[in-house]
Amino acid sequence: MRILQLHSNFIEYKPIQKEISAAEEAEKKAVRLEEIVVLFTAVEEGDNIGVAEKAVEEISTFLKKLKVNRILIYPYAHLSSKLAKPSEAIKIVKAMESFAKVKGIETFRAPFGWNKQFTISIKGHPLAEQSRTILPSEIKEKKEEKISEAVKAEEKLESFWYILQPDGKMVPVDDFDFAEHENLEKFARYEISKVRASQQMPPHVPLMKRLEIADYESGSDPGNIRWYPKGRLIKSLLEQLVTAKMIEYGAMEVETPVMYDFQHPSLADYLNRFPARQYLLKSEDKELFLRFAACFGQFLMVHDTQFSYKHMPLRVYELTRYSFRREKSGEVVGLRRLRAFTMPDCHAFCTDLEQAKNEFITRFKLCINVLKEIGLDREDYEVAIRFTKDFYEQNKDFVTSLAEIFGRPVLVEMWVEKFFYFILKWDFNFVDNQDKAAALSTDQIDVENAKRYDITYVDEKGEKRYPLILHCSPSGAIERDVYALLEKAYKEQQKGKSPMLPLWLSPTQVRIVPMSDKYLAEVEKIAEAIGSENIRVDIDDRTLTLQKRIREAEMEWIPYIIVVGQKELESNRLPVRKRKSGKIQKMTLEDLIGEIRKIVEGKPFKPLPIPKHLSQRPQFYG
RNA sequence: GCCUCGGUAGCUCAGUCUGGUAGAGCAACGGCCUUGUAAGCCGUAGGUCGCGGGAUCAAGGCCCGCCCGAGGCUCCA
Repeated sequence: MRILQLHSNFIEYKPIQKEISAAEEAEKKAVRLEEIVVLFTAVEEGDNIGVAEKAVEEISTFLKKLKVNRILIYPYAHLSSKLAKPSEAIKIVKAMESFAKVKGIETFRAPFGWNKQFTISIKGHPLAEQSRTILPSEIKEKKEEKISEAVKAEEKLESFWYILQPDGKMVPVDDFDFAEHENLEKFARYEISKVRASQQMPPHVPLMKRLEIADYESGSDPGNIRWYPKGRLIKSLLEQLVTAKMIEYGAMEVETPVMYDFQHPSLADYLNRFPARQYLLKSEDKELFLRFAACFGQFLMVHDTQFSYKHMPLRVYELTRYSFRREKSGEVVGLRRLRAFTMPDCHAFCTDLEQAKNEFITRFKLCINVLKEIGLDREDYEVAIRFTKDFYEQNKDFVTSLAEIFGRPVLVEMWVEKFFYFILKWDFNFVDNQDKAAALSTDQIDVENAKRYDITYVDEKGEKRYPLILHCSPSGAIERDVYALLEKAYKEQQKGKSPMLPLWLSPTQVRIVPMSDKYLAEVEKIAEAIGSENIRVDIDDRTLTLQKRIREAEMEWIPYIIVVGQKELESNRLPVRKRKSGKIQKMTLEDLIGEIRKIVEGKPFKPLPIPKHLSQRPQFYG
């Protein structure tokens, strides 16, 4: 930072015209200030808040010598040839202003980004004219991080916690009897006191590796995951299911860019209201960030969209592959918390609070259904509802109706003030084997962003109005759904049951094990018959013992295993080893196909993405 | 991000304390076995001991820095 510091009798300046698009708003009016120290200031590349503070510190010492306590911060680019970006410079200039005010200095500031004309009269004493250069200190620069205002605000956030019962009674968490709500207690403790018992690795991590679903990729950044064919299949099916449900609900699927310009005015402002850390990207002279949700793209799109109350609620949906959040390294674990993840994100633009509330209920039910279809029942997760005190007091019945629909007590977090851009949100939380909670589905009522992005609709009277925006992820991150399914399977195993994935997600649904290669040709025909019914079937044609092949099929969590030998070919009845019951049941081929078709009815299907014959199959892990 | 622990064959791990020739099981590959519902037998091959630097005659082991993972702290819109 370079400052030309002039002790003046007076300065008179007048903004003439905006020089850059990022310029501040200002009146084209002459300003005259007397007996003042004028600071012509150029913010240079690499300057940060620390520099602003240091500058004010130095100036303040100097002001005392001069016995003056008035300054004018006058943005003046011509002092440096390596200027900071305007958006950065304006922040630092503003920071200087507030630091100075805090120090009790009477502070004025000329608008940033304007051509200004000025007249100045400088005192003649030896200290009247000074030039100073302030550089960022090395250590501070390294530690300095782009943390949004929301992240900082959150640190100061004060919450009050309750349990809301389906009958509408709200009990402070400490007074609630958790006897029959063990998971809710774990979730509440996790949210509030952050106590956790676990000493073990998250069980889904060895599982995701051993089942050849996914693995860490050390060649990338932490939290960027590698998906093997079976994992890709599972993830892809989940993506298809969620998308199908959203289209059925009436959402319009779109696709938007993964990276955005840091300088864009709406975006920069929004970044500061969203508590997430970003990946930054430099491309030529542009600074970009990777999206952490679909909000940006959808809002920019809807900003340019013509719509009226007749089209509302207007529902826009995108499956973001990926969304990026640079979570703190200590937080990134397995598939629970990633830095790059696939998130379905659906916004509904609503005319007023009444419509928003109706839509909110529709989506609440929709999300319960989406999780159920995925394989997560109501018993598998806990609900949190979070709101401002004002909202609750004006909408008690509405809030209660959510708990009523869910049918079990829910955790409530109440804020005295609005810290975020929303007034109400809920989230469904999976409690895992380490007693840690992870949010899946969520929805919120946003009261700020329509204005920020200048999104308007036309009402009955033909007037432009700002809609309310609902932000919903119907399933939460897809990776997190896989995490929840694996953790759920592990829980089942702890209870003595055979762990498994839902049938529609099992990579191999039916495995046929021929007694020996004599029966291969016949087995191919059976596999053909099953496969033609959109059932994923494979054949263990390896020359291993039968027992070994059964064991491996069981370890792969295959739902149906059929051994075929002489007897089967003669009898026409297949001994089907069912994982779910743990029993071998004799069935005809038609019965087996019928049973599977019934269980997976209405679910997406994709063929097996690996060789049908196990002898042809590579091993990705272990 | 901080503290603690860990990283040795594709996988799971021993060896590190006390420096002195790189180990096992599983998997892979070759062969035998042609099997009746959760591990058949024999053999072969497989290693920059996470990466970089240092002290030492000598480092997987000791010291320093970094990367990756786990637990805790913090955080989780």
